[in-house]
Amino acid sequence: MPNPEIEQFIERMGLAVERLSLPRTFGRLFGLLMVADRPLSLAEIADQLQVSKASVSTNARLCEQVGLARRVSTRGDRRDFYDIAPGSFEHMTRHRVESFHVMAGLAAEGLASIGDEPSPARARLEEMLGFYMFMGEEVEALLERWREMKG
Amino acid sequence: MPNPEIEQFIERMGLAVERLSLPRTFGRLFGLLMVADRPLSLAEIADQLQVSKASVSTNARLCEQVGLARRVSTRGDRRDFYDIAPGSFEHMTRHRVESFHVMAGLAAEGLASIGDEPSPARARLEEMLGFYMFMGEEVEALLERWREMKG
DNA sequence: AAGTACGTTAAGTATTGACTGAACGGTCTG
DNA sequence: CAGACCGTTCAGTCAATACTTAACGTACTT
Repeated sequence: MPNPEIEQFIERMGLAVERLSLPRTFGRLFGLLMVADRPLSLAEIADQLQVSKASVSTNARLCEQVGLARRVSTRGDRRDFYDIAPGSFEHMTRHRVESFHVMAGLAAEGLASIGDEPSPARARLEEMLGFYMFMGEEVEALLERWREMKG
Repeated sequence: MPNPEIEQFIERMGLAVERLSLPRTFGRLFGLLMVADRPLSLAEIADQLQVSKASVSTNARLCEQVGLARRVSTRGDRRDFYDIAPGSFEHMTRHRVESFHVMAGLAAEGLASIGDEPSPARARLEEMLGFYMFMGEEVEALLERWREMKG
């Protein structure tokens, strides 16, 4: 980690990811992998990020579970290496799109729980339902378009 | 708050909003206003949500600041009433789109901090930049389309 | 088989952050 | 002017959570 600018990039990534309700170290890990030119071992990551191996272990596994990082292994080496998974951004965004569906489901639930008569509440919930269904579908279409542009 | 289904709707809204790194009470407040057929006073909100007036005051003001709720006043009444602002969902989503710009800016920052030679890191950062620029523009276009559909 | 290297798990700690209770400032009423 | 009402602010409390240290399980090496 010689370059202080890169270090700052990693820190900013940590803060950005923290706003997604994820550990800051998780974001730093992701940032570090982003600017790495080769897969990094767990020990290397712990060293560069100045955190314990336990923390790296937890966050790296989480990172892998959500499809952002990949665990790669090398012949004749017991260590785990990690790098960025292809399409990690789409994956990250796809995950966020799910919240649109959650909101749409919530709106439907709300509609079911109030009376059938026209009311401000009903109108709002209907608009909410329509909006989140629209956004959910359209953003998924966007991701599809992006994938096609790349592939 | 007679209806337990509505109560559950409010709770779910609290949890959903909490994942956006916002106070749970903030989400409950928003949910309550969603199903209210008239503007609610600060005291009413505190009573229905079973939280202190101080908490409602803080969260309601925050809710107003980010454009989700509106403070409405009534002639001859000193109290503050709140209801849902028109276009609150668009506004909420627009705010989330800003994170795309943040990520795009971060990618640009990262590119500036690494060498100019082709490398895996550079390729990833370029893809990141392209992706978030694409998403930022297109999602904004989606919001525009929605607005036109409504207006 | 003992020793070593690696990753995971568990208990303990520290920090962050949201809520409560209480005090305050301001405005209207009697 | 005294008293009540309303909203805000501040200090203190409490809970959630992410990190560290330490112990463990496993597999490879000599």
